[in-house]
Amino acid sequence: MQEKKRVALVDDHHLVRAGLRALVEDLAGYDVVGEGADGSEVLELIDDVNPDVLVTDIAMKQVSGLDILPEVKKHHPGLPVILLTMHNTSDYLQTAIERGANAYLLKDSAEVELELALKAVLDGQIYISPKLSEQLLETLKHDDSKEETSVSKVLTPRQTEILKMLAEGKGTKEIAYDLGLSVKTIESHRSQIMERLQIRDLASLVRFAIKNGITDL
Amino acid sequence: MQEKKRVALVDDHHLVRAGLRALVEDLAGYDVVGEGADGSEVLELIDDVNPDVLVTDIAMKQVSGLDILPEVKKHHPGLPVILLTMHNTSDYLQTAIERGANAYLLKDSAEVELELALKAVLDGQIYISPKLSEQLLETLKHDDSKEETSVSKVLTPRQTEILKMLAEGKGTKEIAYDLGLSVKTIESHRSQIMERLQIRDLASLVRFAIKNGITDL
DNA sequence: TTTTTTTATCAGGTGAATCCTGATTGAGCC
DNA sequence: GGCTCAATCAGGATTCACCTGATAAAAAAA
Repeated sequence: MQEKKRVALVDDHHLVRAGLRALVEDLAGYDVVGEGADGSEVLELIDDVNPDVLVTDIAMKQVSGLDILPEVKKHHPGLPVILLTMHNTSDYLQTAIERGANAYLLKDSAEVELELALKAVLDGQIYISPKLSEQLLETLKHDDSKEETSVSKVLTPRQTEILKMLAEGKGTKEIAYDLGLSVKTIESHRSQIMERLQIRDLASLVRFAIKNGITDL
Repeated sequence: MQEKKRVALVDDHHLVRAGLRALVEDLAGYDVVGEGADGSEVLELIDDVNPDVLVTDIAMKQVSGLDILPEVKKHHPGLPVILLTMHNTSDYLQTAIERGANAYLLKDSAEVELELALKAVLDGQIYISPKLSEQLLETLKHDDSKEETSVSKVLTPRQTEILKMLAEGKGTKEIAYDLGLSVKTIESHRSQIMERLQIRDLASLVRFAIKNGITDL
């Protein structure tokens, strides 16, 4: 008989976690070898139990599943990660995929979906809840058109770069130093940016940058 | 052998429900005889499967567990109801008890708590998560109403007011005029604000204000 | 009640940032 | 070859932010 696959579970609700554990262990070919209650314990957990796949909730009180995803992938690039989400939105789906998630499941998916997801990621594939993949396509469409219009169409690459730095709190002097340019050049760009965006104050500039995903909150 | 107790489960997240089912069926003496995805199906479900105990989530999209509780109790006064909640607050606890709930569990309770709760309610007792009962007492003790955590604790009302204006893009001069104060006063407040928040640049100040709901995006 | 701390107000001076008005270079386009 | 635009920079005027104070009133502590 084939060796059972080792599954690690992370969810901050103990009861939910125990439920998932019972569920997984009822499947043929899987063993739950470790559990965690928070994103902060995940790396340790992985080192401890050496799982074949990690199943983690996204919304957790301390450190979310999304937050630790890059860390996990950094230390264990080959370890498949299945993300679970409460919400029926693809808000974090794109981020999740970018960060290397191998599956993205709704918590109200059918059990069979969990099994499919496990199978898929262990085969090196990516599994996404059908309900969500539809939404993802919509989002991508939307985003494309949005990106074209709001930022890239209006600002040059250099300006976008400098806007980002400004919104991150850097001063013209610091930016000049970072880019190896004159302060005057940065001031010029800054003025150009504000002119084009019809913005007169830094605060609005910061808000613009956040809204348009140039920097995050 | 004693007859197994019949359990009905209601939770709108299929995977969670399936997990709970697996969990309950791993316990000795219990069978899950029915499941529902929403509060609106509960009465029908009870009539169909005639359970000995009902386990239901509180937060559900359509009809919450709290909402159907009175209906259930009206038609089946003797049927014990165990409520599950995501949140670690006793917000609805009082309401739940008033409406006749027999147990109130956190979803991150230990498995053993579920078993204890099942046993308790079938014995005609009431079970409440220890974590919650503590909180309930606390809440009743000093009902200091609101959370004065993030902003109000750190900044004075005046400072908060000025922070808001700064984050909205107003300059010190404009704020001074609006408030009928000296520019120097505003500058002083501004410095104080930054000192207290350990922030050195306007951009971070704007982000702080947005994060803390002082101004919006 | 008296003392201390906090809040709210303001000033002067210095240095830094911003604004305005320019200029130059190179790339791409008709 | 002109034309536009992106990217780079300067000088000078102005404004702004920051530092070091100060004072009075309110609130909290003693």
